[in-house]
Amino acid sequence: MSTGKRNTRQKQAVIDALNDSDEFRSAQKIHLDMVEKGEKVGLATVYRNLRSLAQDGAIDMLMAPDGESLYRRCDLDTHHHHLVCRNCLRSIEVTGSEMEELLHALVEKHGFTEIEHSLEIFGICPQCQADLAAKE
Amino acid sequence: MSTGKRNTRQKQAVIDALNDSDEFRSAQKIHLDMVEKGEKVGLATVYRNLRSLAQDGAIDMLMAPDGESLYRRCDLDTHHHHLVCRNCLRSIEVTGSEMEELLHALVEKHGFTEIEHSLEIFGICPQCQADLAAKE
DNA sequence: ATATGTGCAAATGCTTTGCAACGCC
DNA sequence: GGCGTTGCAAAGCATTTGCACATAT
Repeated sequence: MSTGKRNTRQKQAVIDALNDSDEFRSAQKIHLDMVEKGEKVGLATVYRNLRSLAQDGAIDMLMAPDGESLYRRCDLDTHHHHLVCRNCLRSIEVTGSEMEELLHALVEKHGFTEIEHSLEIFGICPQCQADLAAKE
Repeated sequence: MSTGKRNTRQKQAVIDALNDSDEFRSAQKIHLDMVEKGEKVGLATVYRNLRSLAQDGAIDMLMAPDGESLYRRCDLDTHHHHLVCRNCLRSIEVTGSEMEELLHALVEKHGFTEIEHSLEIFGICPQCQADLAAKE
């Protein structure tokens, strides 16, 4: 009863896989994890289910800097910096520090709809800094 | 003297093309605009130059929801919502409203490096809402 | 029974790369 | 002249799609 109309083994397996981890993972990684867990699911099916789950807002999805889509269970809204029209790509600059509070008012003021905010910070965590340094 | 070591006609053409607009554009769109303007440049060259310019921080680059890279002249830093390691994809949640001011402190606290923040809001602008409605 | 979901493989679309030709410095 | 840069076409990747088959309800 989450996304599609029917409950299939594959769909449940995708949901289960999402519940197996708190981290953002790519569709490919999730599929790989499922296969390694013994699930028999097609990659396309994983893509299709993740897509519809994300569309339903049932799971979080964000875009990695390299353009890969990453998925994770749960959902929380956020914000961004540029106000960009998804259709024409024209953008309106958002100043900065007052953004959090003004986000809603701003969006309303500009009359944008179908807002999609996602604020992520990408960087290298301490653990990886060490790991990467060790490999040098 | 911006990115590479040599000043070529093509490299300058890409920079000029970027200065022709304030909007975020995909590499393909920028290349198309250049060709229509009469420039003779290969698509790969446009990709290569945009890439290195972005890497040098000479231009802004952001990822569209569909995974396309968008470029624009100038640069301004911003922020996000999830603190995600670019290497292992592990993430740390950022609460929300106090983010702006706490971003710097937070990043420092978690010891992340090579931070890349980009906060954009995607939606449909009023103009496009009208256009799209008219097409129905 | 029948519409929906799945699997596979082919197709897409953006981006990168190999390599020879080219042209700054 | 030498090395960075370009062009073109081929390769790469993540993701989507067409279509026949399987299956929830």
